[in-house]
Amino acid sequence: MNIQPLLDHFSNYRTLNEEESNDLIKRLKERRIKRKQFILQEGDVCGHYNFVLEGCFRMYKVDEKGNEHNLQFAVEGGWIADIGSFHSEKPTELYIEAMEQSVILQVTKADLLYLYTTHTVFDRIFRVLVENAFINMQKRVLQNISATAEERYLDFLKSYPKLINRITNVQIASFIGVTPEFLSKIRKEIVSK
Amino acid sequence: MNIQPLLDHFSNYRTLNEEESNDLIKRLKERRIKRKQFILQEGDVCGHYNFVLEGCFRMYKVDEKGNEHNLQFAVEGGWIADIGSFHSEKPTELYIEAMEQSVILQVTKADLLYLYTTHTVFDRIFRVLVENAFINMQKRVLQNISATAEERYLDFLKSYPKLINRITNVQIASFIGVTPEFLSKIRKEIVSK
DNA sequence: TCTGATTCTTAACCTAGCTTAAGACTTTTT
DNA sequence: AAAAAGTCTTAAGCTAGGTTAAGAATCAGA
Repeated sequence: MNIQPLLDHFSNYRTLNEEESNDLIKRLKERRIKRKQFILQEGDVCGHYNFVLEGCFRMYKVDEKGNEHNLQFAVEGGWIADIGSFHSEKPTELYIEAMEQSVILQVTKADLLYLYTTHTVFDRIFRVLVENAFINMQKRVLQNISATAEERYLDFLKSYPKLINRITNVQIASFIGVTPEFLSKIRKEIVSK
Repeated sequence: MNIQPLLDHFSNYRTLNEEESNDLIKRLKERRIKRKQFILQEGDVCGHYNFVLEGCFRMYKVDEKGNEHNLQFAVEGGWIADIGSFHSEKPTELYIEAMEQSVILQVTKADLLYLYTTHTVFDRIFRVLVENAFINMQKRVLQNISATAEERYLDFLKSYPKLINRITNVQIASFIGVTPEFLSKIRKEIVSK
């Protein structure tokens, strides 16, 4: 099991001592996920935090009309989970789907709570991780209520440069909240400027 | 200084022992804020987390056209701050304004970091607080990209029943991302149903 | 208690972004 | 290697929501 990327990721916040990292390793499970496979589907309770070692995921909602709305992407070094469902243990409305052949490290709620309680360093690390996720989400809300679709698209290109060659425009459109047809129009206008 | 509401608030997550709460109290500052007074303005670095003892605040952005966009409200028992600016120490784009005569407890970044480091219980409490804030913000993003203005308005009424008689429709419109004129139209349609 | 400011509503007109449809192209699956 | 599925684009017509303006009602401050 390749845990080094996760230790490196944590070391951005706090370096783990041997006991902490051994205890962490014991509670992680590596899983290989095929393209188009789901690690969470509507109605499930989200049972794991997932750390991406390889590959690419999206988390989305399907509305009553059957339209998909992308909430989050995750690639190598990122986390993905429905934190709401994970903590409330209520069924999720969301899907998490692998967009590429992927490898993840999973930790269950019981194990995560054990880690929080046993080693306070994990409270610290996850406090900071969630703070950063919150700051991003807040910025996105602000943008959704104040910026045009073109501005949202340009900001997406700037914010996620590594994703652009890895996902389709359909996925980007769904993330910024427009139809693929309208995104196509936006892209045409940008080029002609 | 009336610190009891804050201790009660924390006790939802973890009860503080005497040393922890004494150390906390020493680092809090009570402030009285007049209606229409700002505790944060564009260009400032957000230097405090603010806990509301009495009154009501809104945090908003002003766009290039001069339109205001409400990101968050806070009443008794709630927190308000630009967490992004607070942590990065970069100038904020946001304003935090008292909508009523208010009383808050403030903690500076240096004091909060001291508390995190000295008493790990604060890492725990704020991890959970920020998790909950993140879950709300994520729900709001989802709604912005998938729901109509009417759905957003009805959800606002359901989610913030205590705010409705305390703030104007102008403020609600700005929060859900529509003009006051259009909100007025929505309200008319709802009544006629 | 008065006055100016803000709120709420209505209405006419405007526009950003959606819908439907269709064709060319690329990618995936078999 | 062929078939099927998905992607990207264009275009015509439509609709949710914005803009401007104006009047009545309410509220806040002096």
